[in-house]
Amino acid sequence: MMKRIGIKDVAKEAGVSIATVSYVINNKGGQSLSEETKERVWKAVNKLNYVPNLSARILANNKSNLIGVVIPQTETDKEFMFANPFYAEFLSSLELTARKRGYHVLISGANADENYIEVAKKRNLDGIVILGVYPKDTLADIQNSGIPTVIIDSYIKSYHFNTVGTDDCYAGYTATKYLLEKGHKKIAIVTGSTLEKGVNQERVRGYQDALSEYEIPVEKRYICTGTVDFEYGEEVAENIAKMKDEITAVFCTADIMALGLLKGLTKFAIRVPEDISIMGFDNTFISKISTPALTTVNQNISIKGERAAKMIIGLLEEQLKGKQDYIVPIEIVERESVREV
Amino acid sequence: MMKRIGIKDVAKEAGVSIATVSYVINNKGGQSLSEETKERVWKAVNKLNYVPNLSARILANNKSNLIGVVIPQTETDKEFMFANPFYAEFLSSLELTARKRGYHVLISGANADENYIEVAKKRNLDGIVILGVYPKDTLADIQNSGIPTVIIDSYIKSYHFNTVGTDDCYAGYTATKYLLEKGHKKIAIVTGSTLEKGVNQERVRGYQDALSEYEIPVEKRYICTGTVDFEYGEEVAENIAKMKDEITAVFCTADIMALGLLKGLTKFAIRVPEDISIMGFDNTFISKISTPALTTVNQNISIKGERAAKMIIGLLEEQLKGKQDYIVPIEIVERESVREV
DNA sequence: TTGAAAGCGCTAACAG
DNA sequence: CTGTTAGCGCTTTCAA
Repeated sequence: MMKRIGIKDVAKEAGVSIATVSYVINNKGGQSLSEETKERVWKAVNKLNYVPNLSARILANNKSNLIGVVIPQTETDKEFMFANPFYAEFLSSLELTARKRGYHVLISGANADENYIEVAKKRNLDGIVILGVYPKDTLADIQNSGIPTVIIDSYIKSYHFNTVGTDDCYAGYTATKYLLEKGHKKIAIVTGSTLEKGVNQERVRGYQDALSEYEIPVEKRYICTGTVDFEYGEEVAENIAKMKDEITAVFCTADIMALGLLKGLTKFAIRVPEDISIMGFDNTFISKISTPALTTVNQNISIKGERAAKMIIGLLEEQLKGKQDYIVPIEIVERESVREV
Repeated sequence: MMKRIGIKDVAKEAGVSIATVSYVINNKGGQSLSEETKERVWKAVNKLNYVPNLSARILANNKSNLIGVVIPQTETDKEFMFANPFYAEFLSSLELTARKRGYHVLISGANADENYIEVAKKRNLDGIVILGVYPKDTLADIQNSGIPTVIIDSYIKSYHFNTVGTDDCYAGYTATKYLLEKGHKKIAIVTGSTLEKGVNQERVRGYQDALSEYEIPVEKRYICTGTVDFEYGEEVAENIAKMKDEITAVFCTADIMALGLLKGLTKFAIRVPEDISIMGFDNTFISKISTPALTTVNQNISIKGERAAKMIIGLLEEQLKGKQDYIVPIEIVERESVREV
């Protein structure tokens, strides 16, 4: 392992000053260099296999080309919720977009007790992308840090944060309407906590809107609320089973719950979609691999990741002023879990 | 957004020199400080809300506390294979372990055409964790860089790389033996390419070993080889269906293929496990959420991530010499897809 | 068109 | 026990 070679070595090799090397490497508009010098420098760079040391660069420029992504943890000191395919897909797409534009991605689970701003400052993060919901003051801290931030899928009211998200109310409406159009009249909904303003609440609103549009009364007992996970879906099957003679379809506001329900229903010998139709939400890959495959609403997670990256980079490079928001379009993807009645 | 405060400000506030501030902050063994000074400095740190600038620290120390994780991409310029739950789970666990020890994690898809070493040098990565298989010279480059590296689940022969992995041969043996003990005699195997030395080849070897132990001849046509994905599992169902009167079980060397098979078999009205038993491999969360839930071999991905982090950090902090290898234990997890015959 | 030199914020000899 | 100071590798102003 030889000594790390630096700009100085390149300068020596090329017979120019280090300043000159820096100029040609960065090729800033302002500088004029002779073709000959440029060539000599590049030759030296390649010969020596020079790679700039970003830490030094960051120090001098106060620009890190690093984007931090904050991913929620279920509990302090637990692994973050990467297992959730949503995050994986989102991150994957974000990273690719960022890398193509010359940025790297620093991931971090968000320990409730550790404030992320510290990480952000330490690492000179240029921008931050935030997934999940956090206490108000955490967000206030982030806002105060002055680091450009985009938050994903959040309904917090703020004039300062840029956002990318889904119109969940519309999505819920669309999903429900789809079922309605397939001839379903009695439709249950299985969802997560709707206490706080958030995606679940919005999706339920959309569900209600669609029903109203069809002049179907919203039955309270058709609304099942629990935690957004497989287990709850499995558990709620019992309720659904009890109502199996009235309802013909259920809209789950997350694919993972839909899969749980699918499994739970087998215990009651209820077939999907023959006896009951199930509609999911997310279109993560698990909806493809289930049997029957899930008809679901595609929230275009990849696009979300891409837009998040582009938005943050736009914020950084184009000095865009003013709040930006982007709503990713949704669409129904038809597979096998819904039938026409 | 006020001016970023630095060590100098803290020094002024505390009425000491910047060196002193550095000493108390880093609290190195060698330095002796008076209690009073320490306290004054900390007070100033808190008052000013000082956060050290790691870029400067890295520059001075040549130590970044950053671990790079290289994740394979399916194709150049495509998103990396994060969608694969294996990576998500692994990374999640690695990140948590690293963070607890004061390291951050930089993820990067590995663009075949971009050499990762450049990223590693640029960012002064302290260590590298590599997932997936890469061309020999990529690995040679990494080795030459002198950066401590651990590679995951690789059977490349090298006296230089540290590894964490699974004893896939033993795992394949164990899985097959489990089926044998359940009374299955004719067992097919569905696996990925076994051309190169790799996990699939090893798992198949284990399968053969188990069969031999039971003095059951290995039937060539029971070995189905394809790509490790859902689609292949679905596709291979046709072959399996043809053999449905001879075989009673099939061992899939990845859960995702098992799920594909599960789905494919429904077309032929073959029930699992009533007609055919299916055994998976991986125990990623998808094996839990399928219907029927998959009996599979748990390769303890979380532990793998944790060990990878610990190994790399050990390498960094304890100057451990010599190659290290760690084999993560495996175990069968019994669920619903295998029945006794 | 190029180069000298002053930082960027921090660490670690070395001196006191 | 504490402070002075010389770097770490790079950028950029200013001068030549």
